[in-house]
Amino acid sequence: MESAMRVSREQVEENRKTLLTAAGRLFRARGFDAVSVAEVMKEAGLTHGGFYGYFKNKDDLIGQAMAAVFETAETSPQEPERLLAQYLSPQHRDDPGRGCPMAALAGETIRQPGGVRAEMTAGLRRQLAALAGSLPGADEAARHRAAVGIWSGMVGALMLSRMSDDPALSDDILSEARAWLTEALPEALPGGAAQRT
Amino acid sequence: MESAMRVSREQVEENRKTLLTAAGRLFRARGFDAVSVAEVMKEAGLTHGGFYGYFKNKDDLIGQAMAAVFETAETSPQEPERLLAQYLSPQHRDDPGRGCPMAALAGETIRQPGGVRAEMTAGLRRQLAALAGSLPGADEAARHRAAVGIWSGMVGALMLSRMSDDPALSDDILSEARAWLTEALPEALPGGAAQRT
DNA sequence: TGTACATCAGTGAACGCGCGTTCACTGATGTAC
DNA sequence: TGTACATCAGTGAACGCGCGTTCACTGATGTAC
Repeated sequence: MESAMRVSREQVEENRKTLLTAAGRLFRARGFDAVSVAEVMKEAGLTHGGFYGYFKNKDDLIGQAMAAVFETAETSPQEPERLLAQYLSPQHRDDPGRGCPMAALAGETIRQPGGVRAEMTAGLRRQLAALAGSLPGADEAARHRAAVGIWSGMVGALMLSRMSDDPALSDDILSEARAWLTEALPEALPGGAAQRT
Repeated sequence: MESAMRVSREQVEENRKTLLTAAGRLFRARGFDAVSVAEVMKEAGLTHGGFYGYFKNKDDLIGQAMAAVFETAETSPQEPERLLAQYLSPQHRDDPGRGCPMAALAGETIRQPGGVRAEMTAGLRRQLAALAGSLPGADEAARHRAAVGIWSGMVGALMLSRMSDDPALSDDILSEARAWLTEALPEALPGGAAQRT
């Protein structure tokens, strides 16, 4: 309890991973400001003073934690229907700590220092590219447009369903958005889209 | 400077309005937590101590400010194309303080006390009803579904464009989402939609 | 309309609190021989 | 392999700061006559 002091280098690396994982979860669940440095350290069984042996400051932790979240995220390509079903599920809505970092933190990211915003922007770019790649159709511009439209709808619907007080409205937003976006999917066929700019 | 003390009842009502307007703008621009009670009071030319003559506490201010924002918001029905053009404009993106409260504060609203969440949920419900009412098509369920899909896409696109580091990506998201949602609009015709549930 | 007094909007010092960050210290780990 | 010492991961008290909230006080407003 009162003394443990120095620890092996393997333990240090394990602690670093634990800290980043815990930070990623806590930030998504409660926001950047509401999670204290001391709370993150506690998750690794450490006291707050040791924090600055691991990170330059709290902003550094935020940046590294978000980078780790995007690295861990499955970038494995999957069918759009499957992605929609998972993303717009009650399970995802009810567990933001393990869910999409953009839906959880986009609003606060605007006011975050450059490094954090850059991490989130990179994550967004990768997500749009992966989604565009998973859509049918030969027209690259049309697939990009559809990816932007569908991803925006997914993030917006998840945020609004989380915001809603009323469980019935919250469920309704999830299922209606999912149905709407699923209907929109076949649009991205070799011929159709992208007449306007 | 050092003394002004008591003030007429008309002045009190004017101060109340000034406080609610300033709070609505500051909260949307910087988030609930980052705006201090003292800062809101300063906008009305008052000192922090007088705050509790106007509001029960900060949560009370937040609730009343959000209610005022929704009341002031133009509920006048407008054409979906026009709404899309205004909502997904660089002007709206660059001025969150005067913009959509959901896009600015949905993420933080989840952690806010009941009254605040109820205000935001009521605003969401009104917005969905207004949008559904402005869409073409006789099938009420299809118009509701389209309203959920379109509104989710609008809120998500605005948030992601604000989150983006890179101005080019930010502009791209706005214009692509607008084009995508505009293309999706004619879908809501008397015949087509809503085969699945 | 004028005066005397009660009301109360606003002031500013003070409070307790939690935060991010610093730092002198401790003692097990890792290394040199 | 065993010993002697330097390194440094972790501790916990302390700091300055800004916050929400309280409160004794002030003096112009509003009212009773």
